[in-house]
Amino acid sequence: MKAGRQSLAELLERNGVRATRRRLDVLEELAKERDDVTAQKLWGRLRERDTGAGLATVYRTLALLSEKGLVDVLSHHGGEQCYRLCGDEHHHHLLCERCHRVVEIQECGLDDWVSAAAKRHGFVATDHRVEIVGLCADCR
Amino acid sequence: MKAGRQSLAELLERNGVRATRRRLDVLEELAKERDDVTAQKLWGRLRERDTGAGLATVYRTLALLSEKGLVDVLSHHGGEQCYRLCGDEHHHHLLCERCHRVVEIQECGLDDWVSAAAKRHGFVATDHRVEIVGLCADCR
DNA sequence: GTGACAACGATAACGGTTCTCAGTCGCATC
DNA sequence: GATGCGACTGAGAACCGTTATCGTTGTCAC
Repeated sequence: MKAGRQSLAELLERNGVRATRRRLDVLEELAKERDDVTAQKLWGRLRERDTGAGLATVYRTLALLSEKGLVDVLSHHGGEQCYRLCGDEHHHHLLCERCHRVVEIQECGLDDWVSAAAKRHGFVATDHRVEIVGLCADCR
Repeated sequence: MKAGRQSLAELLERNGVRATRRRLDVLEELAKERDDVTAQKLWGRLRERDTGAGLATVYRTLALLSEKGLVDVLSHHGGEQCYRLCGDEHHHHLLCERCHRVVEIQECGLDDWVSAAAKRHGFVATDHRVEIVGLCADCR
């Protein structure tokens, strides 16, 4: 998880994004977060570190990263969006209702269930999202 | 689906909510919607009908109804919340990416999968949400 | 070094939602 | 029906997360 600045830069380049200093700052800060963060919080952290990153840049960078599929955007706080660095394969989320910890579930295996459920209502499924809410090992 | 005002009033009372004129207006308008609506749109409809409902009341009523589990709150439009009158049993949503139609899936049957997935990461699942995105019969 | 263009920071603008407060309604009681 | 009281409501201001604007700065090819 302690991805060096170099490898983060490569990650960006690989996705056709210019690896500027600001983008690396944002990405690096994001990589430090175990859970999801709001744009505002992330900006706060960057200010603490005396990174002169502007709020607009944080939003721009997050939008760019999510467009490239490098970050997940979750909106369970009602209105406020949360961002999280994620793997780029299909996955779901497990989230702790007490401490708000977020864990990725890589194994899906729901494709059959999904397409069957969709078919039953005349739909053709193209994607699906699953969110499991519960208590993590530390909180239960 | 054409629930009469009387039965809507009973629905409210049954949930410990006073059935005022305004709340019935909102609920009635919500019952007419096939899909999910934003609070703003709903307010617009109510104004067209010359119902003098204020925007604040629409928000208050929607918050109340969602708290009582009578409406689902979906937030897939990024920031803007969508409301939808729903059955009060556990269910999931199927949504059309073209026309934004929303259909409830009553049959879940994922409980085993959910608790297994949660257990694998040390979690205990208390709830889960599934959203299937695809194309409905009319759009595909 | 120079030019072209992408990225950036500060801040204003925007838009959905919530708060405030004075007025009104619903209902129990007489 | 009149009265009283607390819950509810409407109008609009305030709030706050996000996006747009614009002048400046950084990046890269030449």
